[in-house]
This record gives sequence, C-alpha cells and structure tokens, in this order.
Amino acid sequence: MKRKITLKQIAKELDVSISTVSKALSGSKEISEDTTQKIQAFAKLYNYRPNNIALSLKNRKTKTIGIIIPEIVHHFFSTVIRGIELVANKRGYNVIVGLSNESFTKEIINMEMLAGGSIDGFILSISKETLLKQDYHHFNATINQGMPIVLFDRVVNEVDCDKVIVDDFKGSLKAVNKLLSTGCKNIGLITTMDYVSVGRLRTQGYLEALEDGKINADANLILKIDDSLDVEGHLDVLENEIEKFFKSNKKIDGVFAVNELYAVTAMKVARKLGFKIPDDIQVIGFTDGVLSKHATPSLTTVSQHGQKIGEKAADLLIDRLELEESESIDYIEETERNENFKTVIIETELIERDSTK
Amino acid sequence: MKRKITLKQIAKELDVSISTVSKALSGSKEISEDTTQKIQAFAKLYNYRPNNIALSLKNRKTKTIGIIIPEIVHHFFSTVIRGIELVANKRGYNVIVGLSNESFTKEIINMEMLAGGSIDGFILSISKETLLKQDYHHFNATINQGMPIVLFDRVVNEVDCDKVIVDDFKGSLKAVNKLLSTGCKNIGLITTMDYVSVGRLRTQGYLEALEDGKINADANLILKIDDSLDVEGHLDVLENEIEKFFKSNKKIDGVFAVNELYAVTAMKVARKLGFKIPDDIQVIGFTDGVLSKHATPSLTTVSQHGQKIGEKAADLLIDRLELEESESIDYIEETERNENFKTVIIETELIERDSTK
DNA sequence: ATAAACAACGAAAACGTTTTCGTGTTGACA
DNA sequence: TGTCAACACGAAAACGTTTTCGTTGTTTAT
Repeated sequence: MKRKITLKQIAKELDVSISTVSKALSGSKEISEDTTQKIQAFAKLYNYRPNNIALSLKNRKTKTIGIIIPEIVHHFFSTVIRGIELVANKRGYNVIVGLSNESFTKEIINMEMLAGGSIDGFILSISKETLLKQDYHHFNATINQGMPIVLFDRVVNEVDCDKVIVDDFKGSLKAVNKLLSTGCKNIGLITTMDYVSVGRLRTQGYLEALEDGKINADANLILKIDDSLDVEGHLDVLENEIEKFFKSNKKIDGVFAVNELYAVTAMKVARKLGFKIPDDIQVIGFTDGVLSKHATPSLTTVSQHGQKIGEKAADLLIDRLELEESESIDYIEETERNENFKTVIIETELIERDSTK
Repeated sequence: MKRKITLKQIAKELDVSISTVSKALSGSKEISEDTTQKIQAFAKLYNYRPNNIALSLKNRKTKTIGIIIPEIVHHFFSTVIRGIELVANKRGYNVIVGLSNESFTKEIINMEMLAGGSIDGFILSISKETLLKQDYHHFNATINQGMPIVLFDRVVNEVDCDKVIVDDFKGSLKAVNKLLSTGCKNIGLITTMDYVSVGRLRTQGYLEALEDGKINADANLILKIDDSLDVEGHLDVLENEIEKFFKSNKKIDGVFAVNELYAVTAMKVARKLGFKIPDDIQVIGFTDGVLSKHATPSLTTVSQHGQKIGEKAADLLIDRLELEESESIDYIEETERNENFKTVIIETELIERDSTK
C-alpha cells in the first residue's frame, strides 16, 4: 500500500525543487522542455494527482456544494439531487448531502458542519419543523458569513437569496381547470396544513380555479391532512380520513390532491367505496413520481420537473460563486448586492393519464 | 459580510500568539485561566469555528465518506443513503455522493474526483456497465492507494474488501416457497440478464425452491428482461413482453419478479388479461419500495432493508478507518491485512400483503 | 543563595499546493 | 571585455490548524 505521492516526493526523487515540479506539471514556460518531460513522465508513472484539500486551503474554495434536504427517500427530492449533481459535475463541482429529516435542529447541525469550510455554498429546501417555528436565523447567519444559499421548492420570504420554485399556483389552476372542463361539478381538495408554503399555494390555485368557473367553494370539500405524522405506517389514518371525507360528501365527482400519495390513496379508497375511476370520480395529483406512473389507473398529475429545478438551482449557485470570485465582492455596496437575487419559476406540466377523462 | 474569523485574527486582536489561542480554545492546562476565559469569550462572540479544510490537511483525513451509486432516483438506493448518512453523522462524518448513472466512465471519473483527497473511504454499488465489462481495476487501484472501499448490493469477487449484501438467494427461496405453500403449481419468474449478480442469485433461489418442491423447472416459465434499456419510457416494451409471456403460458398461477417494477407491471398486465389477483394468479416482488406498498392490490414482497444495509456499510467503513488510525497500518503484513475483510449478509424478510393468499 | 521545578506563553514545523520574487548561469552584443 | 537580457530554476510565503519544543519569569526545595 503506497500512500498518495506528493509534489515533495517527486521533487526529492528527481532532485529538483517543489516549485519546479509544480510548474512543470502545469506546463509552465519557465521550465525547460527536458525537465518538464522528465517530471511529467515520472508523475504519470506514479499516478500523481494534486491533493484537493491542499488546493482548497490555498484557494479558499472547495469546489463542492452542500445540499440539505428534508428527506432523501422521496422521489421529488431524489430527482432534484440528480439535477444538481448533473450540472455540478459538469461544471467541476462535487456535491455533499445532508439530511434534515424534517427537523429544525438537525438542519442547523448539518449546516454548521458543512459551513465549517467544507463547501462553497448551499442548495436547500426548508424542513417542516423550521417552517413551523418560522425561525430562519441560521440561514441569514450563513448568508452573512459570505456563503451563498439557493433555496428551492419550500422557500420563504424572510430569507434573501436566489430561489427556484415551481408555479404551484398555476399548476393547481391547470389541474382543477382540467377537472372542470371534463364536467366535474363538485371537486374535492386533499391538502396539507397551511404552514407548508407549497400546500398553501396549491390550495389557492384550487380556489382560484373554482372562482373562475363560477363555482362556490365549499369548506366541506376541503380535507386538510396533518402530515406532521405521516412519516410511514400512518397510512391507515390517511385512508380513514379520506374515507370519512368521501362518505360525508357523496356528490364528489373530482379530486385534486396536493401530492401523489394522497391522490393514489384517494383512488384506492374511492374504488373500495365502489366508484369507477375516471367515470364516477376523476383524480389528479401533484408531483409526477413513480406512484403516479404505475398506479391503476395511472394517475393524471402535475409534473414539477424536479431535475430541472435541481439543474437551475445548481446553475444559480455556481454562477454566483464564480461571479464573486471574479468581482471581489468585498467592495460591492450592501444595497447593490441585495438587488440581484433571482427567483426562478419552473413551469409545471399537466401529464394526462387514465385517472381523468 | 464578514469572512469567517481565524485563529490568527483572534490572536492579533487579543495580542497573544496563535498557539495560545489554539490551546485556550481546546481548554489546555497550559494556558492561565484568565487568558483562557478571555479568548473563549472572544471566540464565542465572533462565532469562531475551526476550518475543516485546514484540519483535514493537517490530520490527513477528511472525516467524510464518498458514496457512489448507479442511480439516486431509486427507492432502494435512497434508503441505503439514508442509512449511511444516519450512522455517518452519528459518528462525526459527512457524506458526499457521486452518481455513476450506470456508466463505467462516469464511475471512474467520480472516483478519481473524490479520491483526490476529498474523502477517507468509499461506499459504493457497482454500475451495470462495469459489471458487463468486468473491469474492476479502478476499485483495486484505489484500494492499493490505501483508501478502503465497502461494496454493497452489487458486489463482485474480484474486488477484495468489506461487503454488505442481501441474502438474495434465501430471499427468493422464501418467496417461491410461499407461492408453493399456497398452492401454486406453475410459477413464472421475471428476472434480469445474468450479469447483474443479484438477478442471477435470485434466479438460483427460484430454481432451488422448485427443486425442493419436486417441481421441474420449465425454461418457458422464465422471462429474462434486457434492462440495459429500461431507463424510462420503455415501460410499454416491458408490458408487451410480459403480456406475451402470460399468453404463451396460460397455466401460470404464480409470479415471482426480481424487482418491484416487474412485479407491479405483471399485476397490471394480469389484470388486463382478466385474471384476479391473488385468486387466479399470486404475485411476489423483490425490494420493498413505495410501489409495492401502494399498488392495488398491495404487493407481497421480499424486503431488502436498504437502510440497514447502509448503516452496516457505514459502520464497516468507519470501523476500518478508525482501526487504521490507531494501528498505523503501514507495518501490518500484506497477508495479515487481507484476511479480515468481512462480508455481512443482511437478512431479507417476506412482507405479506394482498397479492398472495 | 542556588538549583530545580513549574507556570504561561511563543516560535516554528508540518500538512500539500501555487505563486511571487529572487538568483545564478548562459549567450549576445557593443 | 563588460553589460544586459533571456533562461532555468529555487526559496519562501501563504492558506488555517495543531503540536512539539523551546524560552522566559516565578516559585519551591535544599
């Protein structure tokens, strides 16, 4: 087992100085062709690779970006990571992931761990607990330390940074319009509690669509699930709630659910109660995951394009990192700086499958 | 925007030496209580955190482990990552992920990127292309450079290292036995090409179970899917193949599929052909993912416990890292070292749901 | 009174790079 | 022959730590 070879060892072996080796390897004009050849050959032979850590220390940047997401076993977040990794790698960056597990404390711990020099910037989606507490000081603190953040999906006004979101509002609008245009008169909504911004926005889209269609919203037709406990296993609770919901609203002929789990569960319950899909009840979900595609009947959904979100977020972050590098941001006025934060909106797309007419 | 504060700045500000600051912060007995107090207070005030990169360089270890998996948008791999991250964080390590995307070249590029000092060790699952090429030199090369590797799930004899696998063989055995014990006489197998080791092992389990049950295996009852192209969208191809399979084997009364996608698709096709599940045909899949749980009927599966695999892999790797640290492995004989590589087998579990009797 | 012990601190090396700024050796040219 | 580039290379600083080994004063024991 040979330890990785260093410049120093090459220098010693070839009886030149470290500087000479470094220059020769980078092809500097300063070094004679003879020695350059010799050094490069030797380096190749021993498979020399510069030590990333030393480079990071010297350059004061690590060329890696930190991701913190609430949960990785989740199709949407996985696709976002895939997108981030894709452009990060293409642009010479690595990706290091932390999981907050929807916990405020774990989010902070993870951020502190990574902010200690391991990364150049963050891409993250806020945990539910943090949203509930509305405590965002750790985000602003790291931003103030000069470390850029890009927020995606679950974003918040209190943090001033680049953001990538989905047009939740328009997405829901499209979905509910689809239901209306295929004849639904009593459209139920299955959503989450309001503190998750995406849930709130999707609810608004639903209401707006009804209003546009001259239909009065009925509070009984809105089912809010307390998902603070829907981790796993609470599937039966979900089913029961939805079943009660259907039973107390016999006239429902369409359902819009703010995620695919709710939608698929709604289909299951509906079928159990004897409804035909899409004949008696049509269903549309949000988030085009693996469940939607393989459910029976396959589910019409609003696709969020998670990968595109990830790609865009990575591009935004890296752009900013490399901008700072060139512009020596220390001398830019506070006021100027805050103005050019972008919020990119990724368009949703209605993917029509067999759960609608 | 204040840059992160360093020991040097604290030293300058408080008019002491860098060494004094360092010692005071680590609570060394060498420094008087007065100065210690003063320095610690100052450090807290300015929110000092030691620079990880500098520490990594000094200690020659990064306290981060590299994961390389073929695909992240995949329930099984996500759960493995979750397991790795869990114990890694608990033991003070970070996790940096690379995606090979089932490509040989990308696997190598990713490994080289990370092996350049960014990480202390690898946890990885081999890409399909690599398995097909049977070229494992990059794994052995990094191991020879002194960087430990733990292989999981898709492992291979040619690489000498710690491994964590699932008892694919016994898992299949259990599954097929279950089908036999509930009265199936003609059990079909839907599997992958042989070069993926897990597919091969699961096939062997199937054959063994039939043999134990005194049933002659019938080659017509085995459907091998070429999954080199099943990325996405080739779903219809899969459905067609399975449909042909069913049609040319009218007497099938049970199906064992080596992954949940095949199993769910088989259920879909079967139902389309008018079979009742589980009355006419029973189905069992492998990999307990989100599809199995929410399919209709819910799918009986062999659970691989991905999270447990990840946890175990991380423990193995970190154990080895910290062992090397204490034992100064340079002086251990070659022969001695190779002997204590472990292969841990994670037991599977048959989760019975509604697709079997 | 003097050596020894101790307390409190600083200097410097080391980790592996890159880069700036010398420095000595050539050759050409006046 | 003396001056000046050009050439080829080396020394050293810097990135931010930790740690070993001094180096001071001050106290204790003899």
